[in-house]
Order: sequence, then structure tokens, then C-alpha cells
Amino acid sequence: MVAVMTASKSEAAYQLVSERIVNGAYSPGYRLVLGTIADELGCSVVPVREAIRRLEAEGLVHFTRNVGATVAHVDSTLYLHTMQTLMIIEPAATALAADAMDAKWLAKARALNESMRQCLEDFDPVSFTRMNTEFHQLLYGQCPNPHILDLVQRGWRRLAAMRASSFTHIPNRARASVEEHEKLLDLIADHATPAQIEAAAREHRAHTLNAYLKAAGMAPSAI
Amino acid sequence: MVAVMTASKSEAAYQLVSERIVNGAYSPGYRLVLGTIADELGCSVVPVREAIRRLEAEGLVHFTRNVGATVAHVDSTLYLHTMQTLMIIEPAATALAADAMDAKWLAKARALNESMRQCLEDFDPVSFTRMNTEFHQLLYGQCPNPHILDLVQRGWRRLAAMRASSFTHIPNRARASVEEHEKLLDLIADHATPAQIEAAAREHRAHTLNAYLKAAGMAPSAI
DNA sequence: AGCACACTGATCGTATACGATTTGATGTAC
DNA sequence: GTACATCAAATCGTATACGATCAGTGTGCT
Repeated sequence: MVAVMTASKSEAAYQLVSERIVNGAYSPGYRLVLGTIADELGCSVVPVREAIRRLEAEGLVHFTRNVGATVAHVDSTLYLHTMQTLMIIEPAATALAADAMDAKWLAKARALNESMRQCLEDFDPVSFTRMNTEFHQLLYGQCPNPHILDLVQRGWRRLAAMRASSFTHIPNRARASVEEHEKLLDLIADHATPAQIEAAAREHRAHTLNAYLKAAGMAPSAI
Repeated sequence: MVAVMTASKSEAAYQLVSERIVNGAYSPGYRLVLGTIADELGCSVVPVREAIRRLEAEGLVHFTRNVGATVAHVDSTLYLHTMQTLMIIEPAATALAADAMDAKWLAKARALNESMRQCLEDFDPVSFTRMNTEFHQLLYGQCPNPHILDLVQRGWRRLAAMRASSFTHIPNRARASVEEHEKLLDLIADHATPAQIEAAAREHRAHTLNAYLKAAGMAPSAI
């Protein structure tokens, strides 16, 4: 772990805890004790406290006054809510980013999607998941509205944290995802309107969301 | 304002500064000096610092390391971005809240909208703005997804902070808003699908956004 | 045995203190 | 008069310290 030396200690604490939650080193329910983390980082509790409050605001940790912080538990409802939020924001971000999607971008996206297809052939779910995240980053990454971009990034981070802990992937969706990605890229190549791009992107995410809901025995999402 | 005495001091600092920004007591660019605010609250700088960092995460203040915090400046781009974000999230929240909109709710919403119409007759823009906020709160308030609800509330808070500082209202839109509200309520009364409700709500906000953009000489929003 | 209550250890919340950094002003050389 | 170096005041960042609060445990009473 290479820490950026110019960053403040509270920033370092934020990065450390955040990363450990997202990649699953701290599982849900894990107790985040200020003093312990402070010792580990070689700093005092004040910056650590600040970092943890920030993570609380992002929903990654649960905080109780005078008691302390724990890594947030993930239940199916929370997962649904996060997915639903992302389902609304990400397609909009993608549509707004449409202007920046030139031929070069398109070639890159297509190549990435092909690699994902190859991962499926090779039964490599780990790479697939990584590339899937990368692909979606490519989709929304050029969104010119920083608020929206920020929301999407946070949404993905939360999903990553949830998946790292316990959630199983739905493998059947993987193949369909690749096909839907391709259709979306075709649409972009054909200079579809932002509204059309948004609709297609939202449909893609809705499929994923509803597949999850169905597997969990829950009703499909209203929107 | 009755402060809850059990709340922590950092909470109190957050509430104080937040409220002052939203109602315009602190204008954009105002320098938030930790020590000064701490003195005013009768506490030390540590909780104040925490509160300010939280406000930074919400985008209400701008923060520079080793320099300090100022109330965020509002330019037309920022305003556009905030409106655009709200335009995407609020309609979704409204659609998701559709289940909770019963006859009683509908009567309340209709009454409020009529009061808004009356405000226009009486040339009372202050009440109109207050009621408009209230009306929209009614629309999205029952959204069962807490993340989405939170995002909408924050969006409105930011808008309020921006308006408090400098932005002039666009009076021509006021009358159209009331009509659009009514159409939206009719749609809900007719048991429209959530998707239809979302589309109508989004159209309403898009009109407001585009009216602003046009007035500012900017191109209409892509979505 | 079961309940109530006080006690204890752990941990949080914040005051205070001090070093680090920035900013703006002052003075000096050109 | 301008550019640059130096310095001082203001302010931030965080370490340390201590009081406040909570969860768990043991003891005594019924």
C-alpha cells in the first residue's frame, strides 16, 4: 500500500478503511475501533474519527453515538435500494456522457466488451467482474456533471463493498450483460439521442436488478 | 428553534452552519473560520471541524487544506448541475412513492397546489416558493428507498442555499408550474404507472431547468 | 432461580495545546 | 516603481488528555 505522503492523515485513514471495506478485508459487522486504527496508522484518533464519519455519510459504516462504528450490514433490502439508486443515476450519467463518445472511445469499449466475452469462455468470473466495473466506468466516466458522476461512483463503491462481503453473483446474467452492452454500443455508434441511450442503459440495469429480485423471491422494481 | 440537548456538539455545529447557509445568513464566499464558530457555539474547534467536513461532502462549502472553508460559490454551471441532478432523481423518487399516494394524500396535495395558485393571485412570491418546496416534499416524501430520498432532500437543500444567495426566480414559470402540478396529480388520481408518473415529473422539472438555461443563454439540457 | 442494581473496563467526545502551513505585509535590491 | 525575499500573524492539523457514556459482569436481594 503506497500512501500518498502529501495527503493528510485523515485522508490516509479514509483511504485505508474504505479500501478494506470495499475489498472485503473488513466484513459487515466488523467493529471499527478508533484507537486500534489510529495505532495501525501511527496517528492519533482525531483524524481516524473524521474518516469514519465520512464513511458513515457514504453509508459504508454504521455509527452509534458513544458506542462506535461497525461496517454496515448488508441485507437484501439495502442491496435492492443501492441497485435501484444506481439504476436511476447511471443511465442518466451515460446519456450525458454521450457527447464525449467518439470513434476511439467506441473502439475501446467494444474491445473491453469482447474481453468480457472471452472471460466467460474461460470461466474467469473474477476478471469478468473487474472488467464489468471497468466497462461501466467507461460508460459514465465522461459525464460532464460532477455531482452525477460522484453519485455513480459512490454507488458502484457500495455495490463492490456488498459483493465483497457475501453476495453471490448471478452467473446467468453475465452472458446477457455482454449482449446488452453490445446493443448499447451499437446504439451509441448510430448516434442515438441521449434519451435513447439512457433508456437502453436503464433497461440493462433493470434486467440485472430484476434478476436479483426474482432470485431473492421479491417483487420486481416499480421503475 | 429548540435544540435537542442530547445531540452532540458536532451535530449542533452542523445544524447551525447548515441552516445559516441555506437561509442565506452566510453568503457564498463567506469564510468559515473554525475558531470563530467554535466560540459562537461555546465549544472547541474539533466538533466544528467535523461539521464543516460534513458540509463539504454535501457540497455546501468549499474546503482547502491548510487554508480553510468558505461557503461554496454558485455559478450558473453549478446551478445547472444541481438542477440536472434533481431532475433525474426527484421524478424517480416520486414514482417510487406512488404506492403511498392514497385519496387522503391526493386531497392534501390538491389543496396545497390551490394555495399556490392563490399566492400567485396575491403576488406573494415568498409564500409561493415555500409552498412549492412543500409540494415537492409531498411528492417524493413517501419514497421507500432511503438513499434516493436522501439524495432528493440534499438536492433541494442545495437549491435552497443557492436561491438564498443570489438567484432570481423566474416568475413566468410559476403559473406553468401550478398547471403542471395539477396535471401530475390527475395522472396519479388515474392510477398511472410509476413509469408514467416519473416521465411526467421529469418533464415538469425539465421545463424549469430549460427555462433557466434559456434565460442564461445556455443550450437546453441533453436529457 | 431470577431480577435489579452498582461497578468496571472499554471506548467515545471534546477541550486544550502546539507544531505546520499559508497568506499577506514589509522591507530591500535593482 | 517593480520584483523578490523575508517575516509575522492567522489559521489549520493533529497529538494528548480527561471527562462522559455505554456494555457487560458480578453481587445481593427476593
